[in-house]
Amino acid sequence: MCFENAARPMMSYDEVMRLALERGFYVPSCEIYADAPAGFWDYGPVGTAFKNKFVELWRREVLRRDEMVEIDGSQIMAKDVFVASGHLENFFDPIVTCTKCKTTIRADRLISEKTGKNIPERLSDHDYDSLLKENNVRCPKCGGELGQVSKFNMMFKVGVGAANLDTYLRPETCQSIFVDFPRFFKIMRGKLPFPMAQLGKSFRNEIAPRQSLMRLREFYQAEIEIFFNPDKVNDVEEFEEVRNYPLRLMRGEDTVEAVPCEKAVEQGLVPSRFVAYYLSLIQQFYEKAGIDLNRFRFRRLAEDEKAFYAKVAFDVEVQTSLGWIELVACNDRSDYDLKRHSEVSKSDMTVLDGDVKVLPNVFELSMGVDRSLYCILEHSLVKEEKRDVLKLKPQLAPVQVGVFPLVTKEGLPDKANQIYSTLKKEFQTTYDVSGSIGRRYRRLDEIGTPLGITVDFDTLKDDTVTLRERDSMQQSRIKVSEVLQKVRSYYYQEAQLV
RNA sequence: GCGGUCGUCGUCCAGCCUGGUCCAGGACGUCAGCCCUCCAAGCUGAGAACACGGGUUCAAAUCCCGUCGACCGCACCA
Repeated sequence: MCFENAARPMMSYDEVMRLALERGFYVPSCEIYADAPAGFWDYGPVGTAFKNKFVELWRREVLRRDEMVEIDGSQIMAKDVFVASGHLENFFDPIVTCTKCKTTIRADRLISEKTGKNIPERLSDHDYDSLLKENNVRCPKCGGELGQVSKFNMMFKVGVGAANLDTYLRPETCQSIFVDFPRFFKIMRGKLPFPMAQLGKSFRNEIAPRQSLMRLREFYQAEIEIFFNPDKVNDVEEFEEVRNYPLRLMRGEDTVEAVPCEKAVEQGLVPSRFVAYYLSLIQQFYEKAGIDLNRFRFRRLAEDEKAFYAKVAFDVEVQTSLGWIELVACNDRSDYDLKRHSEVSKSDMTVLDGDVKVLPNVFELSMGVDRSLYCILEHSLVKEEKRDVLKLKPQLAPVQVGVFPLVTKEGLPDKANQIYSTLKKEFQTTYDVSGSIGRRYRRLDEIGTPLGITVDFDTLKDDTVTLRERDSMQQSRIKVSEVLQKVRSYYYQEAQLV
C-alpha cells in the first residue's frame, strides 16, 4: 500500500496553533512574564477537557480492556533510581563548542568522524579533550579552535529538604513502575504477563524545545510496562483476537504495508506474537482516538537509533504538516530495568511464573500524550467551504452538546434553559444565546462539539426541538422528552441520530 | 546552543525605513443593545495591544543594546 492518501487536505501547524490559542486548547505557560522559558505550555479549559477525554479513552480501550493496573507515582525520585536506570550515566551528551563560530557539536561524533573509529559515548571529559587534541580535530564548520568538552545533562536536578539532597525529576514515568513493581505484583496477586500503567508528568531539559506540544520540557506520558516471561513470547492467548488484524508496518523508505499480525510474525517483521499483540492494541487505540490510519505507521528502529536499554524498538509515527511525528515508543527493554534496580537496590525482583522463578522482562508502550493530542487536532481539523470544523470523535469532544434558543423572544430561552439544566447534570453542555443561530453552530463546530439542540417556536406548540449534527449539519426533530435519551444513546452506543 | 528572519488588541494585519500628525488604525472574533423562525446577516455602541529591560533624544511602536520568546536551517531529541 502506498502513501498517497490525502483524503483530506493537510491542515497546517499554524492553523492548529490559531485554534489552540483562540479557543483555549493550550497556551504558553507564564506568558505574561518575559523570562518565561520555552518548552512549557498550559492547557486551557477546552484543552483540559480534551486531554481528560483522551486519557479516559486510553483507560477504557487499553487498560480496562486488558485488565491493566494503573498507578500514580511521585515525580521527584531518588538519585539511585537513576544510577540504576542508567540515566545519570547515559543521559548526558558530551558537547564541545567552537571558540570561533560558537557552534555546539557532539564531541564523540566529531572524533569518530575524523578517525573513522568508534568512540565510546561514555568517556570522561578529559579523555575527550585528549582525543580531540591527539587527532587535531577542528571545527567542521569554520575550522576554528574547539573549546573544552562539557556534558549536558537532560535531567532536572532537585534539592530536597534542608540538606538539599540530590534528587531528580523523572525523565520517564516508567521508573516509578519499575521500582514499585515487586510490591504491587504481590498486592495485586499478579501473574505474568503483568501490565502496569501510569499517566503522569515527565521532565527533560531539552536544549531547544520547539513546536509547542511537540517538544516540551514538562510533558505527559501514558506508559504501559508489561512484565513478562521471555520464554513465553509466542504463548499468547489474546493473539487469536488480532491474528488477522493488519499492522501498518513501514517498509522501505516511504511505503507502509498493512500486514496481518500472523504474517508479520511469520515473516519476522515483528519478533513475536507477544509484541504483535501489543502493537495491534496501540494501533486500534489510535484509530479510535481519531488518527487517520492512512497517516499512521510503525517504524522499526535500527540498532544505532534505539535507546540504550532497548533490545527491539518500534516507534508509532503519525504524519502531520511537521513531518512524521513519533507518538509512542514500543520497546522491548529486556530485563535491563529490573536487573539494574535489583543490583543497585539489592532487592529481589524475581517473581514466580508457575513454579519457575524468573526475572521478568519488560515490553513498554510509552505514549507521548501532548503530541498525540496535537496530532489528533491536526487530523481532525477540516476546512470546509463555509466553516472550520473539528471532527473529533464524539468520545473526545471537550463539550458534548450545545443548547440554544433560536431567538430570544417568547420564552424560548426559558425553555432552552430547562433542557440545558437537565443535560448538564450528565454531559458537558453549553448554553449560548449570543448571535445568530448559525454563528452559535460555528462556535460548536470549532471546538468539535458533535450535537446542538435548538428550541424554536414549534417547541412551544408540540414540545419538539431540532437536533443538529456537527459533521453532516443535518437536522432532525425530536421530542423534548426524548432529548436526554437521544444524547445518551449517541454517546454510550454511538448510534446515528439524524 | 549557533546562524538567519521576526515579536503591535483574543486572532490576522497596517504603522516602523524617513522619531512628533499614534494616550496606535483596520478586519475578524468578543461583549452590550436593536433586530428576531435554523447555519459566521445587518445596524449602534463598548472593551481590547506596541514582548520585557535599559539607552539615545526635547520627543520612541518607530533608532541602538541586552534578555525572553516565535519561525526556518544546523545541532540536539537516551
